[in-house]
Amino acid sequence: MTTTAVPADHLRLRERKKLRTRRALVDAALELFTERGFEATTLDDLCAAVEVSKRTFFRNFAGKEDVALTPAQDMWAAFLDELERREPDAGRPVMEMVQDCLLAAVGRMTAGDWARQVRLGELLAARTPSMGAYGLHLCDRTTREALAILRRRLDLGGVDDLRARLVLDLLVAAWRGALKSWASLPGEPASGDLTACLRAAFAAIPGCLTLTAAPKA
Amino acid sequence: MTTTAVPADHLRLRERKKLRTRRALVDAALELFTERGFEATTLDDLCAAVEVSKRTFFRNFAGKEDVALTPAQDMWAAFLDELERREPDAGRPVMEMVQDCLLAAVGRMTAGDWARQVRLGELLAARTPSMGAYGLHLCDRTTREALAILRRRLDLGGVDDLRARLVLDLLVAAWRGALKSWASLPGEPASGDLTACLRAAFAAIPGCLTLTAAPKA
DNA sequence: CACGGCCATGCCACTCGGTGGCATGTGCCA
DNA sequence: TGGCACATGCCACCGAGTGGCATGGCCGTG
Repeated sequence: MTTTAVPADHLRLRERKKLRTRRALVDAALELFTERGFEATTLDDLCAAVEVSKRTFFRNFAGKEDVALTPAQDMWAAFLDELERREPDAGRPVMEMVQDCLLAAVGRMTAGDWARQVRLGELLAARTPSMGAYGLHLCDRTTREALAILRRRLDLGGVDDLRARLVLDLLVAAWRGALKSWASLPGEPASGDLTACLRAAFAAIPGCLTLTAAPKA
Repeated sequence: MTTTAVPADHLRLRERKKLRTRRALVDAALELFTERGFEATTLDDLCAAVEVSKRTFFRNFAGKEDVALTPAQDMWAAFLDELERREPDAGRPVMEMVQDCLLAAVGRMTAGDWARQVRLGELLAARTPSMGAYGLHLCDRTTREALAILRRRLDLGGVDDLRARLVLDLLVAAWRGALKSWASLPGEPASGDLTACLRAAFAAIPGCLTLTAAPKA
């Protein structure tokens, strides 16, 4: 079952129809939320715009916040997939491995307007508390799933060893920092620019343990 | 059953009354949510138990999730206060300084049942998605405020330098790990045990950059 | 001590997010 | 072609959260 990332032409008509309304909902939601604001846009507005009943909306999405963060979730799904597939290298720090997986996941997001949509979602999340909270919740869920994959595939310590969890939290922190910088770039940055921001964020990681600072005047 | 950080006897009668209903709401909420479950408990139930109108509930708290995480928020408030007061040491890593502040903040939480209430809140957040999301949101807000304080008091790099942000995210990650372990301890762990969990989490931080792992059979 | 202002509260009506049940239509397969 | 499964639409309902307005108790001033 391919998630939602790819067009997937080899589907039954039924599934394609369902997928089409799903995408129409995401498109319309990001458009309306960006224009009128998140809370100012009613679910009825959105459903009316797509000509869909409220009931089917909730069969496709967990809630109002969910639909706007679908592009980001697609990326995280690809990340988990990378984590599952990647050949482990015993001598290499886990930190580097998960960074590679994240970069690869972003590289996989080739759908035409993925970059634009994930950016709109980020800008909305930055100014809407409930969306921000839901986005954090998604990141947290992903880190838990990623941790489960790592523990299944690698020989990490006991469950009381926090290091693997910290690795993933640090990865997510770098991702959020990179996403924020990238979304604030002028114009309409492409996913290549996001990769660059991500690399810069990764480069900042080693320095955070030793960072010192002088008091200001 | 005191809840908030300071007793503050030197308040007007009006303020004391307000504070008392606030505490009664927190107490009753944690009790009811733990007994019947978060979503199974209606706001009307809670308000009826405290004999307060729904309207005044919302004058004291941002929502249903908010009231149950008040004890945790009190701790974060103390943390920000420590961050504000602490004498900076130019030669010492920022990471160590913020760790000290967090330990000090926990040490300040001397109210009788703070430990019990923060533990109940954590257990609820672990099994209630909306509460988990709200808790993450609170952590995020705190890191932003902490970052603002650090940038005001210390000479950190430009705003594009992610290192300070990563320091705080790592601190929060360690806190969450420690809190989770602590809340799962058998019996009714005290705040001293929380301090111990925190120290253990801090000790795990340096190893996360270099962690390697062999693939499993 | 009395008055007037202020502030928290209570009550009421309303919007909107989210859910369950049931009927219907349409793709799918034998 | 007929029956099955599934997605959808419609409807009624619950509960969270908000705004407005009246009330009553706390508080400073004369």
